[in-house]
Amino acid sequence: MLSKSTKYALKAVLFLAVNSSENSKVMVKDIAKPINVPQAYIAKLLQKLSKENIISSSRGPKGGFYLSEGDRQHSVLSIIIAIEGEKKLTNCLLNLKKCNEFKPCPLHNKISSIRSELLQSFGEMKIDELSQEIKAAQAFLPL
Amino acid sequence: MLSKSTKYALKAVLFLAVNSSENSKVMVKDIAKPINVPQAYIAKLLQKLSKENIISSSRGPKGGFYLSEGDRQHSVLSIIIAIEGEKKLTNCLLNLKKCNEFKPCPLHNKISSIRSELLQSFGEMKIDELSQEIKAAQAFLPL
DNA sequence: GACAAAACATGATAATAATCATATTTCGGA
DNA sequence: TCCGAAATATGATTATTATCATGTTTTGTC
Repeated sequence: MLSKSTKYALKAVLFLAVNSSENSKVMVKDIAKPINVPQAYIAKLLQKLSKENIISSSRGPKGGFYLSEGDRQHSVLSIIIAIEGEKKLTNCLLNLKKCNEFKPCPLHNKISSIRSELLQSFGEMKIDELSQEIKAAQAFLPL
Repeated sequence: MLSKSTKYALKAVLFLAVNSSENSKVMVKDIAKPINVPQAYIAKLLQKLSKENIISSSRGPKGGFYLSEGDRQHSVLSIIIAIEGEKKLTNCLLNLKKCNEFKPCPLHNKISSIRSELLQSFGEMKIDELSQEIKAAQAFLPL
């Protein structure tokens, strides 16, 4: 459903949401281990997220990755899109290029409403909100 | 969302639903071209579907693939599962092995209802029904 | 029963996604 | 202003998925 990279990225961002701030940055190696993702790989993903302004970073000593207040307002959807692009989420279930609302493939109508619900739901999930839930121990981030 | 293989398989089955019957079987090469999928590849997928009893086949001259009446009662879900396995559809959005209802990851609750709606929807879509819609030109299967 | 037409089976290659490795740039602190 | 700690950039390797190729078995027809 979501690619491995996207899942990694989401875990990393949630980890940062809970464990970082403007004046308490976290280095890659201190992110990789707790979320159980290969360090070099998550490093690449973090750089991508940083370039897309989903997360913040600073170089040099005392540097690292963190979420600014603004970053915390991003949605899960924006992370998914940053990593795997918009098309994966929205193109036809059967990969029919000509499938659309007016000339739908057989699956189109049946799932289009559910799909847009799902997308909307991803769009409404803000990082900030999710991290609150983790902090309140209503949600968990193990392994 | 769905793998390429799954999309190919779905197209092929729908094609058979519309263009085959017990006494009018279709050879791989006559399936591959209209649904625009590499012949050798769809051949492999068809064999798998046949082995899983999603579609029917017979060898030798006058042989080919087709859907029996029983085959037509299968759901889209059963095809997805036959090709990519059950786990892909049901495991945690973040790949957390320990994520479950009682100790949910932050995304779990938010999408679990939508996800089960989607699965249910896939489960309710019967091949027969979809092919009716194609025949009635309420749905289309181009490219 | 021999032949040829089809699915079936198996393995090889190519493309893409995931993982690893290393060199370069930036920046705080002595 | 120089050193080292960090992100950044780039490329190489591995694993997985998709694609291609070729040989084997079954079965209808003559």
